Amino acid sequence: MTKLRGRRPTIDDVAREAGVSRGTVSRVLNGGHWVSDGARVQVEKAIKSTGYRINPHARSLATSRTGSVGFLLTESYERFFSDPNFLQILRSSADALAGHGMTLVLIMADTLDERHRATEYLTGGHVDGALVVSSHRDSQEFLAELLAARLPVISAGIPLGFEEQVGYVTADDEGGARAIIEHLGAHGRTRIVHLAGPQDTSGGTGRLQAFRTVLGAAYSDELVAYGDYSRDSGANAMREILAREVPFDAVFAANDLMAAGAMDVLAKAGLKVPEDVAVVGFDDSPVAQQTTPQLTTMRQPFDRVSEEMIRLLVDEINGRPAGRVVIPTELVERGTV
Amino acid sequence: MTKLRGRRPTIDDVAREAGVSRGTVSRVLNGGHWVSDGARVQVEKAIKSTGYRINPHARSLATSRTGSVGFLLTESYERFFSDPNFLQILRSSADALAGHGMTLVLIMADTLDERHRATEYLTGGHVDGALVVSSHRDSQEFLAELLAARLPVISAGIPLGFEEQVGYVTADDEGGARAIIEHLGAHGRTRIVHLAGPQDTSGGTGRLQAFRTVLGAAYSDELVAYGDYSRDSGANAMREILAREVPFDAVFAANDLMAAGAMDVLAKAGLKVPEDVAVVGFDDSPVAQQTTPQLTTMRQPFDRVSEEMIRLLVDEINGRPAGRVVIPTELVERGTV
DNA sequence: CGCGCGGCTGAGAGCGCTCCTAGTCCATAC
DNA sequence: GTATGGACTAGGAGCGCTCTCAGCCGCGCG
Repeated sequence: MTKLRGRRPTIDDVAREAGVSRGTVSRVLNGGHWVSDGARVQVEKAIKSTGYRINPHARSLATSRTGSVGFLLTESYERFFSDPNFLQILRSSADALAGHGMTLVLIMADTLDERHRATEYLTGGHVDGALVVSSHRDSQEFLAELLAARLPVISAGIPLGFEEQVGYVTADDEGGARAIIEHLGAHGRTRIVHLAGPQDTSGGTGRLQAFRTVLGAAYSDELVAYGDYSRDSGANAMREILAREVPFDAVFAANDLMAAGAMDVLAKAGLKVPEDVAVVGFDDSPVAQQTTPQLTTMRQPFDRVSEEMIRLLVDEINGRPAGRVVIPTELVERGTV
Repeated sequence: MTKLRGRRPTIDDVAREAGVSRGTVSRVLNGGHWVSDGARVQVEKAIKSTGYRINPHARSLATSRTGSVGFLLTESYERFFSDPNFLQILRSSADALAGHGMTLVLIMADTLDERHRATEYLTGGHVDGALVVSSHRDSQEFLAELLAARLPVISAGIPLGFEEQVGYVTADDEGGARAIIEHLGAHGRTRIVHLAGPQDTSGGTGRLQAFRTVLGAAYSDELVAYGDYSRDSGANAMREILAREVPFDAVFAANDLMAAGAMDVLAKAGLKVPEDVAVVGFDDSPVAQQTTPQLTTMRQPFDRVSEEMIRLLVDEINGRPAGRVVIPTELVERGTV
């Protein structure tokens, strides 16, 4: 035991206590390669007895790595945190990062003020990289500034306007949409309408795009109504379609929440699901199991999305060029065909 | 212009460019005292031309300050971020901190896993201090660990179980509750029931406590039903009271959301507000203006709470012992008496 | 016996900043 | 002329790490 006079123990204290050099302690701290068993044991003992904690700033200064990455909250927090998809991405990203010995810190970036501060913070060297989840188009300059500062950034969903410059991970929106339409076709449903999602997100555009493509000549603007992924907007879109009096036997909603809203409206209109109208959602979020009947939907594997995002981000932090990953979706058949 | 060969410019590059010494640049960076105008101008010019950004880790290493404080999210994020009170505290804390040149970082601390990571992060020297908002009792060990590591912590609301060890800022729950009851009395309402908030938060206990004290001998357990601050819980509590068939002419709800829930129930029961029953809430949150009639309530000045929290936290970071601040509430008279 | 080599260790330099101290310079006072 | 002191500056030391590299040791091989 050496005297520390109230200061926090340093690596030198540990080295002295263990009877080895600073370098050896450092080696133990960083994976323990090239260290004899005896030395390692001594060092570990000394770490415990001194209560040593690594000083992250000294380490960061030496390595020019911080070991943390920012998670940008670029949307109304209320919306963000009430969306189970986001929450799942958030949690599994934190898990995946922990697996790399890194930490996730949430960065507020909703208002203009906050974005300024966030930019300062992120480009100032506080984090090794950043994760962006909202892909709304209005975050343009913000993203641009981060890129200009050469901060590694990975996006969940295709970052519209930055497809070329930012690595991303996305579920296969087009493939999933196509599969839904084929599935409906296999059940004899051919007059399908689409409740589209917001067109400034890649999910919204991708699913609509696939809808148009697969329908081909049968496509008409009449078959589409737009919403913003919320339940209410799904209900409104459904009402709009009903008011148009186009004949249809199936509804493909851009996400589960909108599908649920549509089902509310269908029920009120006296239409039976799935007898009169089939309904299919997207995401497989919790709400899909709360509708009656339970919703058939296309699952987005968000845990895999997070894992891949972290993999890409770590790659990019390590100087390997960012990739683009598309993850297949999976049909979950329940009661709405 | 000096060559940097791709590395980030350092303070030495700036000094060379400006024709002054490193120390002078540092002084400009830290407030600019003891620097001649000429030197300052040169330095500022050099900072621009080199694109210099301070390296936070070098600075932290030298000062053993990080310039950032953690904001602990110790509740279900969904609940947290849908509560306008929390959001306001969050935003105004960030503002107040920015005024001190510091940054707020959000730290996830809901699940057990997250709390472990959070503890590591916070006590590892990544932040200068932390803000805790939820005061639910189950965060006990968590708080204890932070204190054990001598991390400066300030709580919003009285941290039950840690009143002695943690500085805090709270609105005057007891005074506010007392004022509400007096206000009702002044309007001739004397048979008051209380829809109490969660009893593991200081707001919940404080307001109930005041209710008991003021009523004195008139108090009876029959006059109280409990909720958890949510609108639904307010409705349930109201139903409970109605079922008991105790006579009452006024409802004092622990917060506005519960008051709104109670008003829903009263309306369905055919009771008119305020003619048959007066209703008073607490907080003055947005919902208070959305009820019909608009809700009379006791405003909690959350912006002042945040300001004071930051002041206390900065004090404590600077080695001055943490204080305790109680902020008066303010009656907002609207249409429910 | 000398040499090379794998396995391990320790010393020194350096990361980019702030803090401190000695020192310069100039104006004013005596 | 020197002394005094206020306004500033230069540069060394140090914050606590990591990284590189030379060096040591013991062993097997030619």
